[in-house]
Amino acid sequence: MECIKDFQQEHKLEMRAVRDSMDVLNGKWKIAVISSICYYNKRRFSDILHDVEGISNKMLSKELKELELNQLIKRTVLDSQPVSVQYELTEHGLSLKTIITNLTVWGIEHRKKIFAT
Amino acid sequence: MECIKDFQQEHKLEMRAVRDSMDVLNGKWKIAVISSICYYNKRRFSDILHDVEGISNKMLSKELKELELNQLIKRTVLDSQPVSVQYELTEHGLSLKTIITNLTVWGIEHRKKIFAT
DNA sequence: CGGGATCCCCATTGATACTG
DNA sequence: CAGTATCAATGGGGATCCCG
Repeated sequence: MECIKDFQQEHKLEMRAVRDSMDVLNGKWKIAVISSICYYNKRRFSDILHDVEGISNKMLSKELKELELNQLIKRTVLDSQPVSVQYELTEHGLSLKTIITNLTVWGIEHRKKIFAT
Repeated sequence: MECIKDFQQEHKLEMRAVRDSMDVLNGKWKIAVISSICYYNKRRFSDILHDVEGISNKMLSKELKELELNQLIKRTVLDSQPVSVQYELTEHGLSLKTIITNLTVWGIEHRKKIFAT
């Protein structure tokens, strides 16, 4: 009896953790933006704009701002002419690398499966 | 030169793979729904409805339908009275378990970090 | 170049009620 | 219990222009 309760309690915590993650990673583009920065280590605004197919500059700007607020990325203004801005993952952001990698692997497998059908 | 091209080509493939994954997993609730089924192995409609806080039956129905179309979950009608429907992950859906686990772990860490700030 | 501001539409979602 | 149907609203996000 106690045991069943503990199970359920544990599942609730797990579900909450998943929700916490998704709260940060939600939005149509967030994962893609993080991937771009993650795979290139450092990436400029216009580069990401190009990497993430279909995103508008408004949305990119918004997503980057949110990611910065959540301390997943670091924004650096380079004093070049004209100005360029560089984004990189923070240590906390880097801890998402495993998830990005898993999503990449899974995406490849999924594509195979779809084309096989 | 060739080498740089290869790098970029590889990154493009990785980015596409991430997008492929997110195409399937998008939607406000999909990950949470999968988590519920994943953690309990088998789960009924009303159970998931209860697990995923805030979801409406309409949305749950819709998300489940999409997940079934993408062959991530299997739907089984039990001939009980009244009828109940059971959902479980397919083999392909089970391959998401790693991602769910990582999201759980990351969510826990993230929560710690937020409260520490 | 890297964004901010504005306008505006339609898809996503919620609420509610109904059915087998 | 497991959905469906219908209506309404909101805000996500595209397009465009502008600015430092």
